[in-house]
Amino acid sequence: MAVTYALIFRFETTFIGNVILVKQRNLPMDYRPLENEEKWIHVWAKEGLNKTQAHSDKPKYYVLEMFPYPSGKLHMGHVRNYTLGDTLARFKRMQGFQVLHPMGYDSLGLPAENAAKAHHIHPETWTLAKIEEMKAQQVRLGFSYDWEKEVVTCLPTYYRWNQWLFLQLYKKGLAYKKKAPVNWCTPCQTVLANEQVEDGKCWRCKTMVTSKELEQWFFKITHYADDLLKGLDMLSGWPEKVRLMQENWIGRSEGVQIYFQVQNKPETLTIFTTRPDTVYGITYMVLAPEHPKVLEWVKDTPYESDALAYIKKAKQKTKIDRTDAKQKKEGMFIGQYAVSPFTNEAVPIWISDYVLMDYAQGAVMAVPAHDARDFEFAKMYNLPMKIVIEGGGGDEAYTQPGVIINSDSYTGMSSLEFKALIALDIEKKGFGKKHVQFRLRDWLLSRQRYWGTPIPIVYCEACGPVPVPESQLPIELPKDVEFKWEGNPLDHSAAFTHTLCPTCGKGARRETDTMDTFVDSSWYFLRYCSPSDATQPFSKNEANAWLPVDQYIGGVEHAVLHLLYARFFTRALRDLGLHDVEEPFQRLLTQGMVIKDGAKMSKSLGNTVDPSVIINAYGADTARLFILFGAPVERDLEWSDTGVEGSFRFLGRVFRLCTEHRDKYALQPNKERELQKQLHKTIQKVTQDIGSFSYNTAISKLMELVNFMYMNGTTQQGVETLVLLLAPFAPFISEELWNCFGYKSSVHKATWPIFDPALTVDDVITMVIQVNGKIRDSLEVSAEITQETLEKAALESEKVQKFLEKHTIIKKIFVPKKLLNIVVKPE
RNA sequence: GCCGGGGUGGCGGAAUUGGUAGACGCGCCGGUCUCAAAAACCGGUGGAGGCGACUCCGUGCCGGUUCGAUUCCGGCCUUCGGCACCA
Repeated sequence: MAVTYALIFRFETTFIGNVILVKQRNLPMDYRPLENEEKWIHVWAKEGLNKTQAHSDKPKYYVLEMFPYPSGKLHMGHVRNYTLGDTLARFKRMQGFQVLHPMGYDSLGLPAENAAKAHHIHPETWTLAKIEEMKAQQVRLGFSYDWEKEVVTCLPTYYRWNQWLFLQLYKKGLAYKKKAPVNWCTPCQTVLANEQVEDGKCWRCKTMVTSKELEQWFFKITHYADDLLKGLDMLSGWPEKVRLMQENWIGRSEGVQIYFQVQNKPETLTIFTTRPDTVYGITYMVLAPEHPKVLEWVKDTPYESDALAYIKKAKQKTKIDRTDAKQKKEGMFIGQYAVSPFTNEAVPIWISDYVLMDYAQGAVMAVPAHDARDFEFAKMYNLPMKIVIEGGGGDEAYTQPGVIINSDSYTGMSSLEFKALIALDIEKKGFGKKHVQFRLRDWLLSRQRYWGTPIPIVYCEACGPVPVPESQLPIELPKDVEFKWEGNPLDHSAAFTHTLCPTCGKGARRETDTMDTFVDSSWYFLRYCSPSDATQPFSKNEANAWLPVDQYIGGVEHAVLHLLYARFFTRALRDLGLHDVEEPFQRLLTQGMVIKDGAKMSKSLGNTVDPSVIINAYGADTARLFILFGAPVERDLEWSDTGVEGSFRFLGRVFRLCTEHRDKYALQPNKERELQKQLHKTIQKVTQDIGSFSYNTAISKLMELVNFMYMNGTTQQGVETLVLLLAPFAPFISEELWNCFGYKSSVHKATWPIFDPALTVDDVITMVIQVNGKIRDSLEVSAEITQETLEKAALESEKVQKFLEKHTIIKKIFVPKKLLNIVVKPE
């Protein structure tokens, strides 16, 4: 950092022999962020500058950044996230909005528990200490959060409302328990969400995850599947990419359920298909190995023992293996036949693990000639194929539309027409019904972990599962828990597990599963509106007044998970009557990552840059400015040490321009008009660019203005406008300079400058003269010049004449304020 | 395999109702100041050719539309993400 410090303190070095003498130059007016920034933090706090204003007739604006997990130290990704939001919040305040800009901590979850195990420290002690560390850095960076709105999810004052909301959803049937196969990590003794499984391995201990049947709690997000999908259309302020990801995740498929009679059995087999136009091509059926009828149907057949072995094998496979399209398909015949209601033919029933039990009925009709998966399976086991659409019969399945063949009276129709017709006929004849199937699964919220919200359910021998009465909330996490055992510490706490049944009063056992921490983040943006309310999760009035979040900012990694869960919760809570909002986030910005040497910053790669090192060397304003200037907000930002110095240098230029001797930068004679034009153009550009998140070009415009002022001088009004425009980006230096100008009130309370469109217009412009589309000259002319006048001037230009010799002019194209193109051809 | 976003100087990036490609910053080169350096300030900087005025080439590749294409259309290449046996 030696180089850096030389920059900051501007050492003067003298060489005498080989002894280097270093002394600090006495430049009282120079830019010293490290001496000034801390001062303003205290002034702002004292004056309550960042407090949210009470409701008034001002329009509201809710700016929100995704709250962090408190690991203790901010990384550059956080700094970028919060800087983007803070700049917008400050801009909106200056524009006269009442702004809600809160921060909190998503503070339940595994790391704290792991720390507890490793360092023998209670998760709460660890977490609260980390929050303080992190908050100190956020304050130091000058983020204008209203700390009175802070929300900390690991406190009972917050998570009691998780429990309360769970109970409301439970009453409505939107929270339920069922046995389900889940990702289980044996060493960690807990289930893992899909996102915590990487390449089939536990992200923490790198052990292969297995599948296990467990009684688990789920939220019925599928109840809102269609609504969540339709709602995406309204989210024009969201990136197309995120909307598509959610659309794919929800996975709506229109099709038909068809019932097949099982030969010599009383039951029918129901399947779902999106291709009813291929029903005449069915040659066999496939069930998932876990299909509830398989055991019954294979019983007492010669296939029984093989089938049992196969089912066992399939169940041991992980979900990751199961759904890997690259693996070879395996399966077997189970000795039964299904009768096609269309042809009355009996086709064999097989089982195979390429059919998944948790999608639709866990059973498919196989049409190998027209489905790639069935084709592969049929080839392997030499199953017959029937071509029912013209074009089939090649070395792969023909899955395109076409002309229907071999399909009774339907032969000759187009498959698209037939698809609609057969669905109606199926319903008419009672063979089945139209059905919409979603890929979205219910949200598994159980976790076998201590550091989460206890699920408010009690198990009673006599009464079964009983919800805990609201009056008994919160169910707090016990403090006297040891973290020496494997598995969930709550299971070892007698004080916690032993309880009384709320219904019959007899001894009962408390649920020890805790909630997924995504529950916390699914409604925290509502809690910010009334964070200290002790009587309800949030005030309906406050929520209705502030929501939706006008601008949400965060990483794209939450595109499906958090952002989908939050949309679900918002709808569910609205339907509980708790507020009246449909979509929680009006506009969404997914920021790019901060990278170094072409890769994401990470400890394992050793390419991280610690924000506090940058702050301590250059100050918060420089860190903020570089992060905003370095790249467009949605793209990755490549970290550059020299780029940071460039930002620091710019702030130094601004500082000197505003503070050094007035006549040094006095406006040169006859430049008033030009300065006014520059100022108004800059106001226009910066205002527009902040509105469209083009922070990098807004800053470049400010740099141009500063360059102009260095060249032509400036006025007091000029530097004051500059400082106002800089304030959202670099709040400290702006405040310092504003104070130097003699203002007693904060620059952040000042009004955003307004531009006069008339003053941004150029009266003299450069017009380009082209010959056959190639630029041959450019002329400084009046902006109002007519085609006639310009043509005359152009034809007088020697540069142009050169290219007109021995040519005939065919036509002339005149674009006002842009160019004149003379089209010629050789004589 | 499917879906989506990118490819512009040495680098980060500007500019698209089609109209001066390379704003701004970094780096580099030169100048002023200095005994010297740093800092600061000023100037230059896409490539090739030419002493020069200038000329030609140039926005991933190939074609098309147009007076004119980084921008629009068709076909590729490449890269980064997401999803991936969902019937």
